[in-house]
Amino acid sequence: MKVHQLAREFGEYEPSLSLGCKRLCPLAPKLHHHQASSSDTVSSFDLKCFIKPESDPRKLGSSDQKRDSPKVETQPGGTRWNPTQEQIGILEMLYRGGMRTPNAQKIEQITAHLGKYGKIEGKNVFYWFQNHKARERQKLKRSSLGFTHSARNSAPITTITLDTRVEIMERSDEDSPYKRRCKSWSFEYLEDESGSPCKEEENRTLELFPLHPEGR
Amino acid sequence: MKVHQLAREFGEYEPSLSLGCKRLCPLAPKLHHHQASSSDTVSSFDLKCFIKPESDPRKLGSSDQKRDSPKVETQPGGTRWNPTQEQIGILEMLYRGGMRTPNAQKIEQITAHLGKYGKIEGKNVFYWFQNHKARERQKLKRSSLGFTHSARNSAPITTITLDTRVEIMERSDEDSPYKRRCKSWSFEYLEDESGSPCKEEENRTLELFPLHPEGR
DNA sequence: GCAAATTAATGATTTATTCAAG
DNA sequence: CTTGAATAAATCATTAATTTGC
Repeated sequence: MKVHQLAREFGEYEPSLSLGCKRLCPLAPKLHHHQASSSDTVSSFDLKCFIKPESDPRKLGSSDQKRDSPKVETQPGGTRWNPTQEQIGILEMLYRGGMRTPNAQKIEQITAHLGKYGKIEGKNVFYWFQNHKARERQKLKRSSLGFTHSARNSAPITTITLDTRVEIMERSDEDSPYKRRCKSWSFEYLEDESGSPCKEEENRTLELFPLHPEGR
Repeated sequence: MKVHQLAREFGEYEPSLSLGCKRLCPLAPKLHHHQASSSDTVSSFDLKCFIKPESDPRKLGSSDQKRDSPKVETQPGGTRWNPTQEQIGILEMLYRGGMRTPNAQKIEQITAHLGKYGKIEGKNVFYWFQNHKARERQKLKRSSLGFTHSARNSAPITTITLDTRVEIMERSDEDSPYKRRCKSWSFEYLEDESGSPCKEEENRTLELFPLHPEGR
């Protein structure tokens, strides 16, 4: 086992232990057709897709040797996304329309649309929903403190109808500290690294969000 | 603002889903390897890269046509990553070597290497570190309950020297409830949706991990 | 000896917190 | 102070172990 090599490639973290785990399963390496993938080159991407290390060129003289990367960078003038009114407006509409945790496809679409109004990336959309949801909840909670009684039973069920089709209840989300929602996501890794990536998807079966918090 | 159109395009949240949580009866046969390997390719990419909605190929009557695969398919099971001994071994080494939250570049590298020992994706590596770190901490905490006194001040600074080059302190991570570490991640959204997928990245300047938490 | 039933591990997501740019 | 970004804690949900009845 080329641990050294491995570690060396990873730069730091030089392990060298004998990874002597308890050899429980006599499993022979199941590498089927698998190892053939472009192992060395960083052609794979997954996880949070395109996550990329923060440059943060400022402080910290990075000991990394890859400093040369010219500019490209995240051209948005500054470092963080600065949403425009249109973008916020659309996002809020979507939120009020019931959207909470859009999946990659949706994020892509949204990003594409919002891109017309200003620079934006998928992560911004993702974070926006995350934060907006969390902060709406906070707000709700805070305001409920000075409102000790009911407001529970017949909480405000804001029914919004968009396009004569969508109806969502605003409440029931902020109420329960922990929402029980079925999982609706799952990552998918594009195995093919040659050329045909991003083919086509077939989403389906997501839930919008728990209509009945189910007690608790 | 064209909410309708927008919503329509996004396939908006129809109030129908509810597809109750999977975890129904314990009787559900385990038919492994259902692996929606068919066409679940994703087209979008960003955020959590390759996230894709769960298709839940299981039940749904016998409408499933993929049942034919008599065996193996994607060897390790089906839906979730099932690490091999080698993979775990290497990951543990890296962990013990001090790695905690590898950045995208590192994850890519690690994934590529571990891919030689079995199917694996970047997200698996990412999650592994997340979970491992969290659970090590848990363990630490639990064990410390029956160990009320010190063990704080001069906590065990396990210095590991690997390959005569790396020296890491095991502690300092489990100690502080919240570690203040520089951000090291950032999503990058692949705007291109036509063909050129995962082109190439230009990572740089990452930190491996906070040697000095910088006193918060 | 199996295979269903149960339990233990742990992979995968979601939610809560925290940090810091503007 | 607002809020984008990031991390950690809490949870959910599978998969493998292990147990149990035949």
